[in-house]
Amino acid sequence: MASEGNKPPPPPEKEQGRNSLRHSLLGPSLLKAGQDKVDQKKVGEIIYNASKGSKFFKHEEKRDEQLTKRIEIILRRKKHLESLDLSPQIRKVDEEIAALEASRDLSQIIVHVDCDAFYASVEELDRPELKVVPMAVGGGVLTTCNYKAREFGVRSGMAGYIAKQLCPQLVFLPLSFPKYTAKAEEVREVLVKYDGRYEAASVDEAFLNITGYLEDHPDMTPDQVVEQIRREVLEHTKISVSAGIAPNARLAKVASNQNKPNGQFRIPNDRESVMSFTCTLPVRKVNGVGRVFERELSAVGVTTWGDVHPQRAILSKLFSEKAWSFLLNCYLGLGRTSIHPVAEYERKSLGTESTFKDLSGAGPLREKLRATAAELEKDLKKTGLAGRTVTVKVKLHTYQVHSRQKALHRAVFSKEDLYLHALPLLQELEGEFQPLKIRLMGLRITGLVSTRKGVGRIGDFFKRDAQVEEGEAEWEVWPEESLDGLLPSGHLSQEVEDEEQLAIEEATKVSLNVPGGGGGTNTIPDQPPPSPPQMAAKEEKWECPICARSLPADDAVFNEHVDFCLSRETIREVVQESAGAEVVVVKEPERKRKEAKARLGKPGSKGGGMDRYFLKLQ
DNA sequence: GCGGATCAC
DNA sequence: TATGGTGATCCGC
Repeated sequence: MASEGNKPPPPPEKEQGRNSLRHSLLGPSLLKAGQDKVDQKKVGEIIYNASKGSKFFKHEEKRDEQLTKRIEIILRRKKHLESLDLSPQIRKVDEEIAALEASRDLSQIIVHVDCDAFYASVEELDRPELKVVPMAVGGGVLTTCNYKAREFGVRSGMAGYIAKQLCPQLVFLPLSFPKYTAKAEEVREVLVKYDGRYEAASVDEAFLNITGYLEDHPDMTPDQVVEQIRREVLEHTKISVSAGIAPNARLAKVASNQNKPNGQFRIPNDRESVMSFTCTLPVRKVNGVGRVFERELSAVGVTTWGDVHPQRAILSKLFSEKAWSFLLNCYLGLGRTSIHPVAEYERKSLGTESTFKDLSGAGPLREKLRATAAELEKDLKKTGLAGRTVTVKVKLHTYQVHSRQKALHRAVFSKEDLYLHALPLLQELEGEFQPLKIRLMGLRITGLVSTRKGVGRIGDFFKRDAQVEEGEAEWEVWPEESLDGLLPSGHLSQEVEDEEQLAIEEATKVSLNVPGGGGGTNTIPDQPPPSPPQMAAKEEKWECPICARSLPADDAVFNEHVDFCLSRETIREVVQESAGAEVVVVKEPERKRKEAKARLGKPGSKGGGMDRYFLKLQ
């Protein structure tokens, strides 16, 4: 077993790279069911021809090239590792494997239930005539489609206009979420009878632990129980579901895809069955392996989980600790065996974003930011949450995505606060990408605290330090923070690295993001160290933070104008929101303004003036 | 803590 | 004419 690398080498990455973009354009659902009748070559041609030349396509090409480069680096590192004596590493890994084996739990029967083409199926219940025609739900990008549509090569995640080219008679339906959630509830009414602590993984998926149910019904096999669940769901809701039965959640999830649609598959609870299943299982079938990771693995010769073991020493050194641990767990067919209600998970962020026709110009961008802030406020109020970190996200017209975030001293939730704290971040982006022309804007808030007293673990946990005040007079801490937000915070300098040389030695460990992976530690928020006020603007003009008008760089004129704007808009809104609280606008002390001016001329963001005011709620 | 990336649904 | 929205995690600074 000590012989590594006896396998024939994988095809050169260049070969794989050539087809990878086309492969990725074909979408992630290629492996899924319903594709047997499709002439994939022809579909690929259509998609390729319909896509090429578009900005989206050009962006995909860029990303693809970038990945190809990254893979070359990985391969170089691999080559280097192959020249070393790895027998100590093999021993180390084998100990790791033994430890994992010792922890293997085959005592539970876990079921993953997955509704077939859920949204499309729900729509078909409303309009049965749609069953026999190709139909898709969603507009610009398809959310899902029925199996009839899949025969044409139409898939979820596909651009609507491309689907139309593949299948001109395709029927498009808009999304109706209330309908889907209502139907999902009906499905869950059945599931809860088999596991009172079932776990809703998404609107149309759930995990059950039926170990207890089986103990109560010793005459039934797991397969029989699941057949009964599926039958009952179908009778009760008219929705067909597929299911996987396995010793853990990871395998159950894979298994539910095996006999889709309207089928089930069991991986028995013994080690041999598990290992022989994973051995030939393509890596991509497992949750957590996406397009990128699949290509990286393929480049180093891993296409099925069985490929991990012969290369275990090299892989353990090639990948990050987390990624390697993931690989090993998948190879061994291990996964979580505890299933619990989703209510027991804590939300960590809340955000909103939207796509629109290309947008640019200070005024329109601010208008959009206001609207986005209002949208987020709505959701925050609904969930009774506020948060300490604000993130602004934009997608440029080129499809490049960028974000800027800022941790605040206290939690915020009102659209005014959101806007005021997000604006400097937007200004940063405006400075960096001139002129800022975007097709998407998003606002997200993290570091959540509950605004509802007495309920919710988050609120209880943070109560002492960070719970938002309710109706309590408080100085807004906006100005200092705004100043921080405006500056290109030190490490923005993009040093172009000589990747040729840094490549092999430096740890370019391959990364991994698996859902439900390691845990971040929650720390009680405290005051960040004070940072010196700065401004980043080199324009002769100053920009009004409220209406975005360009103003002469003159204190008196500028202040007067902003005063006017503030009294006109912000104050009115703040007053409305805080029900009678009086708002006083206070000029910032002269000293700070001088400090700020001293920093003028730094390249990057422009604008600024926002930071000259305190808002005080009384 | 920040920003970019990846992933799932 | 022209490719989504929400939330999470990981990595390397």
